[in-house]
Amino acid sequence: MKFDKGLMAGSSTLLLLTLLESGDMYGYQMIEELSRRSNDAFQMQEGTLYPILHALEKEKYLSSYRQLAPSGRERKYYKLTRRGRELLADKRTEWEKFHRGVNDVLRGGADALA
Amino acid sequence: MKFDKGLMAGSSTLLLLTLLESGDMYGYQMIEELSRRSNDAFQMQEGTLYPILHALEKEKYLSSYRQLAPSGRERKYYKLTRRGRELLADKRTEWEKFHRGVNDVLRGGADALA
DNA sequence: AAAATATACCTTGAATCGCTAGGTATAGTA
DNA sequence: TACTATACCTAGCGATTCAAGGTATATTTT
Repeated sequence: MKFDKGLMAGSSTLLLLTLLESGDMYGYQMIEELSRRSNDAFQMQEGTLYPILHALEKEKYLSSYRQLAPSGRERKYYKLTRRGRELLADKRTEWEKFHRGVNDVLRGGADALA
Repeated sequence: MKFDKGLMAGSSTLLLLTLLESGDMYGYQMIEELSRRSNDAFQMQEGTLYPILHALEKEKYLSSYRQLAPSGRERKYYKLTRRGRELLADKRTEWEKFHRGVNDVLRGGADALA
């Protein structure tokens, strides 16, 4: 299909990077934020989230640091790197194209009446 | 993530069923039509297409028949069944939800300014 | 006429990705 | 004390895409 490999992954990554654009977050928080911002449309599973975060950090799209919460619990925060912001921009463009492509087809093709 | 399993597959199936809504088509033709209607955004591979068509037919979402082209070549046409139209409706709804969810997140969440 | 390309169908195998299902540990609540 | 919520993690399954191959016929080029 082109669009890199895997669209779901493309979307998951896009979504997570987007969250981090508005500030550093820890994994568990991202799941909640994603649900909230999507009006409960997305409930990402931990088994989906953590491997993606680890892969993104390994590729230097994210960096992480540990921080103690007021509660006393330790949390692992993730932060967008420069590279990460570039990836986010690419993923956004990719999503726009994909999204437009699907909608064009659903509307009956490029030459369909508006 | 919910949304059935796999979004790409969800999209591929949605796209193919949508094509067949406007008339019976054979596989090779679907690839061309998909490309045309999406303004060349989508170039589905044969290795992606045929297994999907076979699976959809097996599940009675599609039926097929062979027909000779004027050229003399034989083509295998696929036709939407009643079940297939229902599946299409479901997939469309699913896409709308997903698409809205992603855009909500990209715009900064449900409570972002319009 | 021969060779190359386009049409048209198909399958196998590698790679990728999400999810289920498990695990660990700590803080708060019943 | 036990249960739930928070917070992190991983292994393995299933599903899917694509590259790469195969077969065969029609058309175009050389």
